Amino acid sequence: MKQDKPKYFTTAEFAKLCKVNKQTLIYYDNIGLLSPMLKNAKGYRYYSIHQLKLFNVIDLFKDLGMSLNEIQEYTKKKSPELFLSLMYRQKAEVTKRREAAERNERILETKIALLEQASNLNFNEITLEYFPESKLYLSRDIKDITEDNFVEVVSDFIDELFLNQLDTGNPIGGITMREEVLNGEFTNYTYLYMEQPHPKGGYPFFETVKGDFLIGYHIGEERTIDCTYNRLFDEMARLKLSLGKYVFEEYIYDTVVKNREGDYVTKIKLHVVR
Amino acid sequence: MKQDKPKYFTTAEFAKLCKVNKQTLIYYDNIGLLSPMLKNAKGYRYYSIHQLKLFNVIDLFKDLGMSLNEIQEYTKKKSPELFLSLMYRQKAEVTKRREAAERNERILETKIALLEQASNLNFNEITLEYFPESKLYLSRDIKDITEDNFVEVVSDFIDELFLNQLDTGNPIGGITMREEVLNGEFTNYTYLYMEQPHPKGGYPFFETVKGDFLIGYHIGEERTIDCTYNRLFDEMARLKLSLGKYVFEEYIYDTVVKNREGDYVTKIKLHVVR
DNA sequence: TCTTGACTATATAGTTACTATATACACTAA
DNA sequence: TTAGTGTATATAGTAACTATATAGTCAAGA
Repeated sequence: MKQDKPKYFTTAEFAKLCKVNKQTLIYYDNIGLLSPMLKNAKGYRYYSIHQLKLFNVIDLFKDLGMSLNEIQEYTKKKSPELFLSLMYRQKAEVTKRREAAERNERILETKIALLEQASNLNFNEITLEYFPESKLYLSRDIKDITEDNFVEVVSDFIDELFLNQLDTGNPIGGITMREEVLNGEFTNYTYLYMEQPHPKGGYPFFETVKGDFLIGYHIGEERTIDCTYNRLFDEMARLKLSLGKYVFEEYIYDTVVKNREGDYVTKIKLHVVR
Repeated sequence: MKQDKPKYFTTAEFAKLCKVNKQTLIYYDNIGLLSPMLKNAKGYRYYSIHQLKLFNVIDLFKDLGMSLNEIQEYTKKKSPELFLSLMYRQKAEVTKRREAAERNERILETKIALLEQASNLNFNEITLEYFPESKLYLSRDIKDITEDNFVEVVSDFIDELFLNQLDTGNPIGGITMREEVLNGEFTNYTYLYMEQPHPKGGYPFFETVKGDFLIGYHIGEERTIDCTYNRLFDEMARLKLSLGKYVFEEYIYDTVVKNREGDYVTKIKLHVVR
């Protein structure tokens, strides 16, 4: 352009640049967060291209979780030092976000794989499968714990998984020892666990024995889980096997996926030996 | 626990597990999105551990940008296929998010570096600096364009940078050709540009010549930019240099950072030869 | 048995950051 | 001069919480 007149953007044009609703800019003007460079006699707003930078900064700080009020506070006492420190905070935040996304990609891969497997399952069938050893992250010992304490332990265990980034996308399970199972105390878990396919350094893990496992599924309430255990015991006897050291129980993603109300599925893995 | 009574969580306990406000769960119950497993005669809510999975799914879908209404729609017509397809969508979304975070890390590094440099600058000084060649992504030719069209070009250029992920965090600049500058048409840019330190494949880039550049800063309105150009020309004459092929103008991050109202800073880079 | 303190509930109002709508005025091109 | 597209203001509505006021519940200690 040959002329030296500064080039201004109308509200609609500037909104397009900022990729927001026109009303949003009017709102920002009203609360005094970002006002146009000039207003003509008729009240028409005109924004300068320089103001895009200011908008982008507002957007950035919003992304940092700051409220519009806090951002306005900033604009009142802005300084290069403060701005730079907020940029460093934003950098750290974005890095955290990238790392979270990376973890979530792994978690979703696991969950998708589990779902694909689950869709080919017949929940009425009992199968014998071989498993190699695997690493489990355990809760504290909860054998013979009271109901109130159990609620607390579950809560703590889930918090721990979250805080230490040990949620791998696998289901939470419970380990019951041979003795309890033989006593009929099927839900007297000794530990809660989550499988760790790629164990993270710096944490203690429990290594399961490799071997054969008899697998069955219990559908419905926990109260009636003994029926399913008895079916598993019958099959174990038929195959001339005896109970090994541990039993694993896992909650299967199911009511979330299928339309049968209240029917939760529990996977039971009995360690068996010849 | 030896007893077989199912273990339930109160609203507060379950809210802690879900890491949300207690009121949020009551809200979800009221809108029928997630109701407790059972309510006693006094109206006390009791949640089962199994419902945590449902909550997590709601949280996941919310993260996907679904409204609570849409999530409720899903729970009515849920199927393993639909669920799996949403999980794949979530996976794609998280990957997109990771990639965006990676780009933003680069952008923030650039911006932080620019800011650190800017804080050591004296805007009144004119300096002579050597620059190696660099790659620029250009707008379409905008020489002699009208003011209305300029607005459109800026808008399109910013959209292009965004869509093609070519925003490197460097400032947007304008290139003016030797002829226009010598005619005093300082803001008759031929192209807008953004520097690309790591040029992305598949796009055309403009390669600047390496060489010496005379650098000055203009503070304030664009109308008076000729003063700054004249100061630069004087210095050029003093150093017995003559104007090269291009002049670069860049908008510097400044009013955003410092507390002087309306004073935008423009960096002017004159290509000079002996 | 009574009281205190920590819980539970419902109902409703308030919040943030928009977003939509209704109405009126302004500019531009045919 | 009139239609069609802009602009403006004022105000109401929205989603998804979140806070507050009021009242009932319950277990432990005096």
